[in-house]
Amino acid sequence: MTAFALVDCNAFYVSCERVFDGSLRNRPVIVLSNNDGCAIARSDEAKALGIKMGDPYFKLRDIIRQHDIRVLSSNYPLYADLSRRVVAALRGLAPELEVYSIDEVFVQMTGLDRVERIKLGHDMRARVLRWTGIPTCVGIGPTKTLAKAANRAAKRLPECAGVCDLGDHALRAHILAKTDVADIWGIGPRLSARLKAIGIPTAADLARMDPANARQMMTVTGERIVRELNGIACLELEDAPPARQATAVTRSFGKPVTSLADMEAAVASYATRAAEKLREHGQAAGMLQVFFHTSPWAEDRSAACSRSGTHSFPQASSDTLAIVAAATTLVRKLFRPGCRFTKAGVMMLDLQDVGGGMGDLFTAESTERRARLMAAMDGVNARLGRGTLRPALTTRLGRPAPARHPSSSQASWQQNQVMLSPCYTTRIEDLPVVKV
DNA sequence: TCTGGGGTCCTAGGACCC
DNA sequence: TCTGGGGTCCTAGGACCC
Repeated sequence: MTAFALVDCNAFYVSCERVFDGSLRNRPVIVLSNNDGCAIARSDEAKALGIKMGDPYFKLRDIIRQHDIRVLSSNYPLYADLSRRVVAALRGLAPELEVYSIDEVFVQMTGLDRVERIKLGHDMRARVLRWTGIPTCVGIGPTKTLAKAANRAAKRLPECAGVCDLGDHALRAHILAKTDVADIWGIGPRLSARLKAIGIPTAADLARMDPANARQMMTVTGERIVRELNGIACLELEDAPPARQATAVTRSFGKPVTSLADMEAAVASYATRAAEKLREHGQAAGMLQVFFHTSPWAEDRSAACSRSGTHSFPQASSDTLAIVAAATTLVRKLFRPGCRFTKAGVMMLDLQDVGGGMGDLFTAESTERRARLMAAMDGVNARLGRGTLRPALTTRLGRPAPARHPSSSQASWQQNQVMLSPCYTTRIEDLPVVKV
């Protein structure tokens, strides 16, 4: 019989901020998405006030003032660093694990009996809390889908003390009967609405669905969910994550972009970051896609504009200069004056591993020189901060473009991050100071 | 006025081939 | 008048995840 545990950090981003700022404890706190757009992490106190995942910030202004809610911009370098520390804390207790997301880890528990599983669950919670200050809950079940459901129960039921094991059939039936079908892993808003319409409102009802019907309605992924809810494992622990198939850098603008020059500058900066990400993963891209569009929320749909285009590289590339050149060429081709663009992105597709480095015979020398240039750029930027060295934009004549922004950090398209906390663990000047 | 970013998988349908 | 069948590849779109 298989068994999996899911260790999930409680309100992860809020918990990360609380580790370093004690004034955030025991009070409502929310963390906003990029561009300070909407709430993506809420403390228990904020959840109790009715703030939902994804609520737009501008609609929360009143409730924030009324209840003195603390609001923070998201600080990904901090969260990524604490996430690594959480995994390191778990690894000693549970060597077979899968890092599923920034705040979730699946752990292999096959072979342990119920008492051993629950003890390991409590040990993992205690160690992560002691080593990192991050509170977690542990859900355990014979399949990943049931471990997910168990985790949800562990978070909600005080009698679980943070650990819930759904190996027991009676307990499982009881919990699933009380679980909304929309709260099952893999059932989103669309599918849950359709399921409820045909008389399947709870997870227990979904578990009783005929797998063939589930497949017809929800493709093979739906059939898998039904089987997993019945304790038949269809998903394995993926301890070695497969190579990425695509990587993207996309951003909403701080203010709408209406000029070609601003769009070029924004897309060039995303392309620069995308190329860095490729090199970090030892990959090169065969194709690049650039897109930008106006606000999907605007009332006047006649002003809507969405543009995208692709460029194929003759040889897969992770070269910043080549990628920025291709991206800005696409921008010039796709741009439409008169539109208020609110978001743009660069996607790297058709990715290939370049670890072995199979250079083509005739360009080997120049690609080798380019690779050394990229390595030097990455080294400087790692030491002195992202964006210290970046390509200058050129005009169509190939000359450097005149500087338009006195300081690039002032560009209007750049994102709002008004309430950013310090990078306590990843920037030397942001280290907390202890006074004794 | 103001609504994130970065991924995955699955399927249908069209283009193309022999 | 009557005009096949089966395979692959690619893309777009839809759904989901955190």
